[in-house]
Amino acid sequence: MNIQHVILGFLTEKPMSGYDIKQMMENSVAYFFDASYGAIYPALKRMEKEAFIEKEVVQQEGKPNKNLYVITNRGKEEFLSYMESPLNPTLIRSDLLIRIFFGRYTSKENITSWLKKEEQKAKNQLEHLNQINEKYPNMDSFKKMTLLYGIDSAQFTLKWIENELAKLRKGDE
Amino acid sequence: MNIQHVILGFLTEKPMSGYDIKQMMENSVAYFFDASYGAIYPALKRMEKEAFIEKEVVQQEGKPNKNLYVITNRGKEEFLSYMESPLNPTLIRSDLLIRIFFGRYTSKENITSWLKKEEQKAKNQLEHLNQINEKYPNMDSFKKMTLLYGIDSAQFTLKWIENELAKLRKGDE
DNA sequence: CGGACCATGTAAGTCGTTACATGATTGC
DNA sequence: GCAATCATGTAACGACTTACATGGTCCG
Repeated sequence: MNIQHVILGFLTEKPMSGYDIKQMMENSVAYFFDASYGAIYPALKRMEKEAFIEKEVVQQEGKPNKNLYVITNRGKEEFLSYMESPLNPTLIRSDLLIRIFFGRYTSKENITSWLKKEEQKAKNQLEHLNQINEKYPNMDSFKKMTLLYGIDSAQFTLKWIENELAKLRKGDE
Repeated sequence: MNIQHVILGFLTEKPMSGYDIKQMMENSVAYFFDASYGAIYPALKRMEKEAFIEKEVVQQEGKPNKNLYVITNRGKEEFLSYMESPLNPTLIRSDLLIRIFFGRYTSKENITSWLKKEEQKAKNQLEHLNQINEKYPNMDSFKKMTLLYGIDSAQFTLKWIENELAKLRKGDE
């Protein structure tokens, strides 16, 4: 899986611009797949060359022009073929856990502050996902499935952090 | 954070070879930080040039020679400075969740098989971490903290998968 | 005798990030 | 007037992964 497949997935649902795609990702898959504009725009160009998608320039009032991309039949085939290809393993890279792993080489204050930062992030994440859940009640069952995973895992993370923070405070007594 | 910092962390604890480092990672941080030999060996060379580490060739009987790397004071400083630097966000890239997100474009059989594969992985992971936990009772509290996180999160994943598999089976009735 | 483990390394290619560059409009 | 939002794009660089290359020992 790479960014091309994810973009093709979104364009299968409806035509979008690079900007739209980025917004869409932020509101849906960002917590398990993230991409920057520097990755999205070149990918769209590549895919246009390969005839997976077609560009349509849309004039807008009071806003810059927009490059709307429409998926072609070739693009749909490519996407469906990805959906049949072997599953790739999940990639995780956590600076927080690496630092805790080597925690004896730093101060308790540092560890506490890292945990608190992560706690805040998890809280924001949870709030964000709950809002999405309320705002779009007609999501299909698969999108709902990943959304609920996001909510549950944010809650799991939150509980873990709170528990560890409590342990660290106990160690101070 | 990059591979250099993680290697310096391990070498702070004791001298090791590239091969040792890879084994060590597999038994400790692999579920939140992974690295291939193709990343480890070049990193060791770079760090030797930068005088963060020093090489010591060790003759072995019945085994190939080993390049044991020892951390220098400069290397220790570099590592400690990393431990004081701003925390980087966690990176997650899940092919499974992307495919479920776009699940309406594939078959239930596919989704079920992906979930079962992931279930098996989580079970193996859980068993592996439990073995590590029993095998090394004298881990410092920080290493134990990350290990228990690994165990808890594997259990969380497992429960989620089992729940989703049950839902999919219900949908068949 | 074959597979697993021990052990090191390189080269080509992939895939991405960050920073830079530009510029209009809307709302406070 | 300033920040945020809308909108697109490139260039330099970083940081890997995969595949290739090599070869010895141990165990069943």
